[in-house]
Amino acid sequence: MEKTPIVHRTIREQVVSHLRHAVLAGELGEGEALREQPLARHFGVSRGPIRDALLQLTQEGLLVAEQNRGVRVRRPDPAIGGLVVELRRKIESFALKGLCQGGDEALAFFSENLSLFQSACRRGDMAEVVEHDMAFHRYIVESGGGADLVAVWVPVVTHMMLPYSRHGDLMDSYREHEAVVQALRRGDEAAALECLRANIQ
Amino acid sequence: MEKTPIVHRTIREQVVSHLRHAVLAGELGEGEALREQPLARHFGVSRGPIRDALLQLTQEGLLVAEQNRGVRVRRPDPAIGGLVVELRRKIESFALKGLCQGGDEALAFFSENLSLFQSACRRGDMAEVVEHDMAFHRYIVESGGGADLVAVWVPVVTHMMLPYSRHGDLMDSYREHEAVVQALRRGDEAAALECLRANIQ
DNA sequence: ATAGAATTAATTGTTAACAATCTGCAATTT
DNA sequence: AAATTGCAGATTGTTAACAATTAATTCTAT
Repeated sequence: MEKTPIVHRTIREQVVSHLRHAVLAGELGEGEALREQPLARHFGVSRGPIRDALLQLTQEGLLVAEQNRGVRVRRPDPAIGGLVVELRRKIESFALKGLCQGGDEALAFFSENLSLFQSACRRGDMAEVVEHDMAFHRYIVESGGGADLVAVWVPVVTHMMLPYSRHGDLMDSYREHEAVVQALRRGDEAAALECLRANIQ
Repeated sequence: MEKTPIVHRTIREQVVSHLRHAVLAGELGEGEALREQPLARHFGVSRGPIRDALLQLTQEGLLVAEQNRGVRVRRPDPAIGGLVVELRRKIESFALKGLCQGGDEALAFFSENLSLFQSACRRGDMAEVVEHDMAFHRYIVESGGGADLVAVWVPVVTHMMLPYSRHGDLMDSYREHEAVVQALRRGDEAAALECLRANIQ
């Protein structure tokens, strides 16, 4: 019998995921305050897991916390924008090289991801778009670099994704991902690296 | 009357600080489990702030969490060691350039920090050594790059500091810091960058 | 009227009890 | 004897009440 694992997602994880998408999709404005009690009511749970989720998102760099004054959506600092792009390119290029050493099981994931990404772009569903965009890059980092590299990558990519809603044509982003995957399909590592690099800006 | 603000450090912050130093000073072995209830007893508080602290240190990359199975001290992945060194050099070099644009108030901090660092090295107090070593670099990143850059830097430096206890002669590290500060004192930015770069490995 | 003190409301920080989950071991079955 | 099932203990996940802090408001004295 095939293994069909039951996923027990904790409340904190669900809240983290929901809030992250909400922020990246632009549903909450920059600097907007997130109060614990209203969030607890909204999700129908107690403040405990909400506190955990807010702390985690603060550590990721998506929110900023002031003592006894709650958390707010971070305003990204444009002064470090250029550096962050360089860092992310360095991390993901490293991971992509590692991924190319491995087998072809990655291509199956990318095919699935691309079709979901394209569909979300067409519908204009920002939360889904963000989800699959990040999943694409996260897969590269995790498969090619492992859990430790993901831990380093998350805060970097978070600082870049914050102004996601200001992105231009979503389909551009899709086509860039597609170009990376096509290069990987024909085994052209150098081209894949160049396409990935172009996608990160 | 001069403003003398009272600092209200939260229990979570105190526990985070204590545990971070304990791990980096090598008082807890790699892979060692940290249980909530014993920690709560040890610090004389309830499990709440302990949970918060463990979650924060997990996000920093110092610990790894498994669901319903607690947290353990992370074993750093040697495969990404080289990349992490490059990333940290890039971040701190960027920040040091920003710091050089500013005034000279940094030199006062560095003088104080150096003497504390030297004293801790002489006594062989690892927890203090780690504290002042990180404070030196953190000051550069925070003053030269701001809070956003610190958020990106923390996970990177954590992955490098983990095997801190394996460092060689502590005084070497002190002399490297001293060289950076001396270059800054005579306003030689290029030399300061080169010395800082040599200190990160 | 205005500056400062006291009060009150809103919010976060902390605690302790309760619920759910995991691990290892013993009893049971094949 | 080997494998499976059920149970007990330990550990984490969640909840709700309580304490401490902050910010705004009202009151008071000048």
